[in-house]
Amino acid sequence: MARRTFYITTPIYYPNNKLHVGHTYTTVAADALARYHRLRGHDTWFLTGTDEHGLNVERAARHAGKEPLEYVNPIVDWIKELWKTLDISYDDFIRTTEERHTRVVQQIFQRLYDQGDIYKGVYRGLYCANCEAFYTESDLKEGNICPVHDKPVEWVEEESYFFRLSKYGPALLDHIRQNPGFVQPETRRNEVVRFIERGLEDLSVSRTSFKWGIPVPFDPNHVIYVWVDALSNYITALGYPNGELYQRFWPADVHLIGKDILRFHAIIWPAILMALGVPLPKCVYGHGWLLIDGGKMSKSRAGGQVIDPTQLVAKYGVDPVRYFLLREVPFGADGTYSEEALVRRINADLANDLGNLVWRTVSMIERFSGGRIPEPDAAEDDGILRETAQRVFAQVEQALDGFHLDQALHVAWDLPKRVNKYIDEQAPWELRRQGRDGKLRTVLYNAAEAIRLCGVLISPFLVHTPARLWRQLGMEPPASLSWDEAKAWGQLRPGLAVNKGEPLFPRLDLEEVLGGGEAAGAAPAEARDRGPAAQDSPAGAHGKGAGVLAGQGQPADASPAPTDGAPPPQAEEIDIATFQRIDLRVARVVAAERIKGADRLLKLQLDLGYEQRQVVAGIAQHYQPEELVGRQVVVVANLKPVKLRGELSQGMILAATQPDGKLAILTTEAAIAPGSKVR
RNA sequence: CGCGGGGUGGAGCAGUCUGGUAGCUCGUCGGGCUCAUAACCCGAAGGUUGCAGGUUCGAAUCCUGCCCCCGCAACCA
Repeated sequence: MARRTFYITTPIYYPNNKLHVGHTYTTVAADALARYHRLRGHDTWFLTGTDEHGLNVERAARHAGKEPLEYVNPIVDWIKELWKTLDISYDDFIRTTEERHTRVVQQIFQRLYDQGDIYKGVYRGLYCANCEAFYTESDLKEGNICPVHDKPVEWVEEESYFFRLSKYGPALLDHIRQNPGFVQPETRRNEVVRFIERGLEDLSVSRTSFKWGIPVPFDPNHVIYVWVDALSNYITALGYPNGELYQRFWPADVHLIGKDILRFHAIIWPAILMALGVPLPKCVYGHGWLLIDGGKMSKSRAGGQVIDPTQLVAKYGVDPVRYFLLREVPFGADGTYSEEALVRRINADLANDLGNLVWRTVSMIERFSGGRIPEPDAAEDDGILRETAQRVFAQVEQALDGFHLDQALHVAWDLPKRVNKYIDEQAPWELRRQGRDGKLRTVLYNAAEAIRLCGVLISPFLVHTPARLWRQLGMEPPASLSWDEAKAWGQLRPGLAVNKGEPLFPRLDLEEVLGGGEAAGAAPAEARDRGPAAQDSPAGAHGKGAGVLAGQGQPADASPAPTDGAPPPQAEEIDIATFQRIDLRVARVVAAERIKGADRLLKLQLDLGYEQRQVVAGIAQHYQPEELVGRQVVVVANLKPVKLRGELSQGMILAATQPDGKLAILTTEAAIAPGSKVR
């Protein structure tokens, strides 16, 4: 009988910026699952990689004065390095620029075209030259008027290839209904179903507006857009259509993704596969996000920890960071990240429950058993720990089979907790005093053996700890570990000499670690950045799709520190003449009101001295209309007027924004006449 | 009436489908123990389960209405 296989993937990440905890979260989770299945003896394949095409890379490269590939290479190296520090055990790393990928993507595109699932279409009449953008009819005002410029849009035709996504809606719904496990967790499935039920539109799958991509084989003016390009990595990496790996591992057991890219994986990708006649992956699991705590405490204590995974690991170590990521947040739901929570986790679970358990047990073996694992006496054994271990293993397996990583760790900890309790109940020091040698030996052996099993239990999650733990018990860590064999009770050999060494995890002083004062050199703004930022769906050609596979739209820093490969956080240099073309004026707010139906917009009446005008500003979430009246603002006076939510806006007021979204308008230091020029 | 999710002791969550003593982790307080990393063990305090109705012998759980929060979509010139 063939061995059970397990194929797991992460999204492929977009290397136009560096990765952060969010990407790390996805990848560490995938790694834990992969490790678990390997331990179970399953034939396992774990794929990750990078999505390297698209306008964003093209631009960033141009900005850096490099060829796209030349630009991307060091970033990819950095990503691989990051996975190495986190001990990510991927089996393959695919880059969409590799020939094994591009060639097959072209074949796929060609085939879909040949069979009529991709057709050449055109955008018509919906182009506004001023916006440089296409509109759908529903976007336009009556009479095909551009909603922005209030001018008729042009009937421009631009060709693009389309994938018949609409055709696959019913089949997708059917599939989801018959395979409830296909989209998980359940709330994500609801989302997808509702979305499909509203009807799918055909999908534009090529671009002519940039060049950095895989050419459409039969029409080199077009480049294959991200959908077909990036999503296909999951099969091209296996050597689709005939590769041995493909035969062996497809369909994937799970595509692990962040919830932001759910639709692409739960709708577009399956539709493409259906069109190809390829079986669908068994599960698309959209986990939640790690949100960054808004940071009340950050001012006083946490000063400014940076959520750069590399730094986190440097400070706390790989295993604690991995443990925290997997344990803290219910997998699937959103959770909050804070360094304080991390430290608490490390202390409570790793240092206290587990580390201290090993330490106290080894100490007792040293003192009460001459430093050697004692021989148990079967007659004295109540079997409690053995039973607990057996139960825990079963529950951990169950949790992991359902991808509930946090629960798996939660129940796993029942074992060390029970051993701690057992020691207190049995009180070996008391047994010693009473001279009950047989019982003492049995209790110590049971504790040690249960600890050995703890090492097995945590092996999917923590990479370095199991071996350290076993060494303390005097064992030589097995070269290759089999979960099913190792979980049987009673394998610890009596007579082994324990090695006390160092505690597994030192207890951290919360104040000291976090407070420490100023968190020197850290970037406070980044730390408090909150919520999913824009990283993954940049505008532009890779457009809605850019980070399509980028994993989660985690709090990327909106103001990235300059890094070697990445462009500096500045716009291009201009001369003074260019600057002077911008007419900045002081204005006084005469009136302000909300705009109905818009969450962010305020309609302001401004006194510019020489005239009054109306400006619409996106600051409704930061200012009440009343509090603005009478205040001085700085306005771009010669900006082309536009309509927003039907309201005319003749200019723009200046405001500064912070990465966490906090916003403050610019004003003048002293009262100055409205209309005064700002230079 | 745009789509989806959520409101449960101080914090974070489970329980809701399949009504029946409200559970877990952390924190707090008290006690125990001394093998241990001020750790571990035991116990306690603390909840009108967002609000208002309804169904029922009985509602966190089912129904109706409302309020609030978070994502997505639209709107940030």
